[in-house]
Amino acid sequence: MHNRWAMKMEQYTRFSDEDRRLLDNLVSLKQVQFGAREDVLREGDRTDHCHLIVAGLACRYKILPNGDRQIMAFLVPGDLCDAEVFILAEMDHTIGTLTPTTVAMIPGAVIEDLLTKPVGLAKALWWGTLTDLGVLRERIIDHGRRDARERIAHLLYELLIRYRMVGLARDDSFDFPMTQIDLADATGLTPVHVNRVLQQMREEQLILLRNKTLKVVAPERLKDIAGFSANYLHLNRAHDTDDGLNRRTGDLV
Amino acid sequence: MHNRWAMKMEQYTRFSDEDRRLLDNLVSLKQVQFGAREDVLREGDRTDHCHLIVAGLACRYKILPNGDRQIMAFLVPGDLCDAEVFILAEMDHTIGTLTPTTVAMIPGAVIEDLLTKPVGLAKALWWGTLTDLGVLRERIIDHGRRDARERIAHLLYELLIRYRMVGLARDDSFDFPMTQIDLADATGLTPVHVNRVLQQMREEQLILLRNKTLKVVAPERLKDIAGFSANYLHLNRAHDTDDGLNRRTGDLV
DNA sequence: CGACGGCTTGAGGTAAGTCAATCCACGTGG
DNA sequence: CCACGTGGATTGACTTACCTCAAGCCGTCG
Repeated sequence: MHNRWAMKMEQYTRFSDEDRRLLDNLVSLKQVQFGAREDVLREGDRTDHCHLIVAGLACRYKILPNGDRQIMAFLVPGDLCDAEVFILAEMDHTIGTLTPTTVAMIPGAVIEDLLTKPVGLAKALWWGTLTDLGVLRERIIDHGRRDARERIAHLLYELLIRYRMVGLARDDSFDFPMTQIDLADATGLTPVHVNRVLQQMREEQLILLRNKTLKVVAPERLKDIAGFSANYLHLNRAHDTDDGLNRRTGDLV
Repeated sequence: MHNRWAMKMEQYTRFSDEDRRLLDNLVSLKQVQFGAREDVLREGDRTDHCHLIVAGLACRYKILPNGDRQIMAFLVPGDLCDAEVFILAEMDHTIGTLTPTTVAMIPGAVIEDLLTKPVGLAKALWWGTLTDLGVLRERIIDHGRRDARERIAHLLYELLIRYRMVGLARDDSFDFPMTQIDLADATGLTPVHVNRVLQQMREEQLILLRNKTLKVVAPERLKDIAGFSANYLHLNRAHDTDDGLNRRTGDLV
């Protein structure tokens, strides 16, 4: 079993064996299992642990006064929910699972210690937070200036890249347990409209969506439709393709 | 002349005289003047300096393949454009001015030094970056689940709060040099539609917009319309009102 | 087998977009 | 000091992408 967290950060930097051991150790310290559709951390919560997605799928969301849910980001294995616990007093949004999910709990003090030490690991951790910023900015563009089709294409393509990063995409296909309602809440569209767009994408042989698995049949075409450019993910280690990943194997290096 | 940067960070923590002197010093090291509608930093640029808005108004934006511009955030005095230069290789978006703007250039190495030292200043700096994250998340909600009126209300109210924070709002009014086109590019709406919404807000005596100055006539009503909750700004120092600011004077403490 | 959650489909409605003309404030040069 | 040009604000008429409501379908699970 790989350490997806380390894999992800190795997009940015190469770790020493010692670093990797440390990371492995942190991940295995304490793990908690959540069911589908449970909250890991709620808006307003204070916690002294960092939460790392080990397996499964979660998201950041907020419920608005009128009851609408807006999903702001999906969290895939290797993603840290709250690297910043030790700086901000309380959560300003909720983290919830979509499927059964394993979460590693890492003492905030340990992370704080790593983050404030001028070593490679600290930079890699901050890189994670900063690419989150990039992803959010991209989502704003999605919502502001892309139509439904482009928006969904962008979301799907970004997920493909992120799953590849942590070795969870084989052959351009990956686990896709989210409902069309989840997708709607993430894209700011209606479930009905999401449905119609997905239908069209299937008809066009862009994607294959069956059994909770998404296969991107025509990644290049999807990427074009999305107007996707990977620079905001800051994958500076691998240069073999313009999205920073080896498309043949879905692997790095 | 106040140091808006320090003022902003003092929402989070209280500085020692020594810290404040250091910040003052950093701001005055080197300042550059930009005209209106000039780029400070372009997508793809590499720089070894951090850029801090001292006076004026700028924004983060991206131009899409089809020529559309999406403004992702406004940068007001006291905002840092790129605290993270020393981590990320290159800019993934552009920083441009809207009005003539004074920018302080701070050597990246100095910031890096501050950020990686386990002192209060480091936390305050990261707090800045993390609240940026919160602001972005809020903008996603804007675009995903709020209609034009709510979106504009939210943007205006947030600006009011942020201007108050740095002592640039008196009596609920502040400099408002942006055009309706800028506003449209930020909200993901059409200039025409922005115009109609603003008109309506004026008719309702919500706002007064004249001579490049915005006066929020009915802040509470605007806040309600926006569905605004300030928790995402993490203003933990001041507790006198629920948005963390003293509404009478627009000042803190 | 029935219930339930998620997917699909259709018909009609609306917020916001498009296009295009006009107006207005201002700055500039003759 | 006025004519002109330019960028922004405004207004109106028309279009459209996406929403709403509502029904039917399908797989799964108790």
